[in-house]
Amino acid sequence: MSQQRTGPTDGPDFPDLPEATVARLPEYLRALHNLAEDGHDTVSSEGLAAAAGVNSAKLRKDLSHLGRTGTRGVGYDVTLLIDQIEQVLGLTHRRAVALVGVGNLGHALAGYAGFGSRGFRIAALFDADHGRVGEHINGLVVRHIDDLPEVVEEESISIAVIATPAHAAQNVADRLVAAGVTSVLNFAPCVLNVPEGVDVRKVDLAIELQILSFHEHRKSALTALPGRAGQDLQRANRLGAEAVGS
Amino acid sequence: MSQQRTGPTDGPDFPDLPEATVARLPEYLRALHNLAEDGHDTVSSEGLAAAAGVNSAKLRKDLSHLGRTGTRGVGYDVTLLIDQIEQVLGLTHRRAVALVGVGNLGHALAGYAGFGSRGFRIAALFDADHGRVGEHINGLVVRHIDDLPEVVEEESISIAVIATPAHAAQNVADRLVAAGVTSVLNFAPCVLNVPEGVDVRKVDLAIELQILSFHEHRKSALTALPGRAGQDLQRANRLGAEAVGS
DNA sequence: CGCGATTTGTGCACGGCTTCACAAGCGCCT
DNA sequence: AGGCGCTTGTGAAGCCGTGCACAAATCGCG
Repeated sequence: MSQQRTGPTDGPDFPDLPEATVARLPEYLRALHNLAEDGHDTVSSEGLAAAAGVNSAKLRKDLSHLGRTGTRGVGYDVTLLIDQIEQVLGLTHRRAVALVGVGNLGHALAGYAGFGSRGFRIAALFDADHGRVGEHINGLVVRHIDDLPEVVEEESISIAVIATPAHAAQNVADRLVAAGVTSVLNFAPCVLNVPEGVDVRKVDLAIELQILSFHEHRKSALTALPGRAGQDLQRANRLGAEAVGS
Repeated sequence: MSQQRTGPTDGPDFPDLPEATVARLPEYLRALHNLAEDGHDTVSSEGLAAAAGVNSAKLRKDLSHLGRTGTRGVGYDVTLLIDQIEQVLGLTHRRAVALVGVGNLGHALAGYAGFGSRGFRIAALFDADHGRVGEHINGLVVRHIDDLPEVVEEESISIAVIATPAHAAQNVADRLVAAGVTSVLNFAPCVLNVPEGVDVRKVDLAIELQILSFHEHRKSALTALPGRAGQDLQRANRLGAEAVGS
């Protein structure tokens, strides 16, 4: 995609990063951008770890996978590290994203500024409802889902977001895959079946709340216990209190 | 909160469930509701596992933590299992949730039907912008964030959703905690510092896309390799293709 | 030029989670 | 009543991720 990037000589693009590390790199990236805005040009692992809400040893181990990045006794060069992480995450160019389903949630996602500021460009909106086709949202016009193949081709879209009702999601996923999309972010509360080679990540808002509900339920059971035992158990739960990452 | 539920005699409400299991129970619950609607009254672990997109052995181990639930040779009783899981997750009564920040995303969340159908009730909306206070959304009126303590008290709210810009989130979190909220779902792209005993879960939409971007980047690097090697590597990645859970 | 302060990079051990494989249990059919 | 097929529940092994603790490396200062 980017200039010489696809050549066989530019080395393995870290195909062997631990998945847990990959999931944290974006967090580091965001923290680094904040630090850069505040004028820092170097950070210690301790400092960056605090800003990202993780253990400093974990952070160092994560970054060590990217090759030699920091300098001992000093820390990490902020802009250099930003470049490296963006390189690894494939954010050197702005990726085009398709959004399918312009309902309640889809509307909000279409207008979400966070995508634009962090490496993505919503390149097309789709809906199956002819009543919605043609509507303008945030400078984009909603197109019918039948137009998917052409638009995906034209805009070189490889990532799509599904924000449809659950009953429509599988069909949409099939059509996305058929059109050439190979990564899907699914907001519909259902399991998607996709062929090998296609990545799916799921965000289910109700599930997040239900997980919180469990902890809530457990906490209320504990506080109802007679003093000592309840407090000890509460104390034992401290570890889970911070950074319950998604 | 619920009737006799807080008594010391109703046993430990499974305080020792593995966190990974807790995160999957809501998924099972959703699949079970679908199965119930389709008229099934029993499911095998294999069938439920397929519907939830997980390994069947994992599912059995997860459910075994809830006590004796299935019958060998038959499977699991759907409605019974639904009751058990809802019991464990603390969903026997509808929990009241506060939503702070009625911007782009907040609007969508306020109208999201999935909360209501899965055990939650958006009980109050808040915003710091006086221009938005008083606005009606989905039958609720937006209140100013200064009213938080009273409303949290009145409505017995213990869970809150933060959908504010990042720079406001920490302040909102502090005020929520001060008002008595003990579980927070944070959509703002920042790290929240909260005292022990308060649970925070984070959903960062851009991070999800960035993780997909990494895999996308890696895939394109692989396909660019000369035939054999690239295909072998692609083949080696099949495992990661399905159910990349959040 | 050398020393000490500081911070990275990592070996190692530990714990949790996942997966396989199989024994135990249940219902049905003869 | 007895056997057979099916499905659960679980022991055990392996893998991944985490966090401690320390050696190696770098900078600044005298």
